[in-house]
Amino acid sequence: MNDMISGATRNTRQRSEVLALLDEIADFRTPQQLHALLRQRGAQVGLTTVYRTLQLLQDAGEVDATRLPGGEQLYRRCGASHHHHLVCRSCNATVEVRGPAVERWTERIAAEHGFTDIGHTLEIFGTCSRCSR
Amino acid sequence: MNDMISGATRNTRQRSEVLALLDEIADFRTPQQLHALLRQRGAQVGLTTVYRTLQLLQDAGEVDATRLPGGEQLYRRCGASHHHHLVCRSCNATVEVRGPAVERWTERIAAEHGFTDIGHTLEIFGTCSRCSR
DNA sequence: CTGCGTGCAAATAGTTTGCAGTTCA
DNA sequence: TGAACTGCAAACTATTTGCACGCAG
Repeated sequence: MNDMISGATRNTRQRSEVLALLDEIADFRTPQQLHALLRQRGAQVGLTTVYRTLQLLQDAGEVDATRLPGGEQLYRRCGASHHHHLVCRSCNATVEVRGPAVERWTERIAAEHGFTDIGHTLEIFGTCSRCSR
Repeated sequence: MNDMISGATRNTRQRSEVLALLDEIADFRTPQQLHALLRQRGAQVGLTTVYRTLQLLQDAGEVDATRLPGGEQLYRRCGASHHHHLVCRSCNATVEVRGPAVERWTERIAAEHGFTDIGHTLEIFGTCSRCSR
């Protein structure tokens, strides 16, 4: 029964819809994509509200945020385990990869330089076997 | 004598000014900042030209590009070898880090999935010691 | 000469904000 | 009831593009 965002926030239909969608997807999407998906499924939510809700969720630590090489924001429900993507340059096929070693490496490097509150982005690009033939 | 960008490019005053500034600075700046600096020193260069020149330089491998968590592009005259960045979320201080282990790891993972022609992006964000106080 | 380069102005793209009306607690 | 929320439209920011003119080679 707890669809709510923790804190002094109100439990509105719109927010529930955004959260429900994020739970279903579990993968990175732009606010615009999320908004489009919501409309497709008939949910009546404004783009502005999607942005504001994602902002709230991020502040509350409920979602992860990254950025595309092109600069757009990407959000994803977090809590599910952290992973990265291996993406094909020509067909966009995506493989999820996990790299505990890399996570540890980034933590260590950052700590060595006195940085705290560490996060990172890692994307791998290549040509998949089907496309390289 | 070789202020020029390699390739079929022309050696104009504007391009020389941009390159000269980049050489002086050696640290990450946004196109807007670079443009402002050029005007301050009396160089007559349009913002458009700064953007276009940076694009060219990036294609030519003469500059490094990253992105602020806020989304803006950052450019810097580039050191040759491949490296990644550890960037402070609040003051944008940047540390170059090298990670042979990560390079190898990405190669291996990608190869395991049948991908070829591999490249990757890795950025580490955190709060530097000065800002976390 | 010839066409790449330049810079203004206008167009884009993504995101944020003002504000009047709506809704949850 | 009343503060928080919503959504439209307009504002904003960073970046790109159209186009007429200018300059390098």
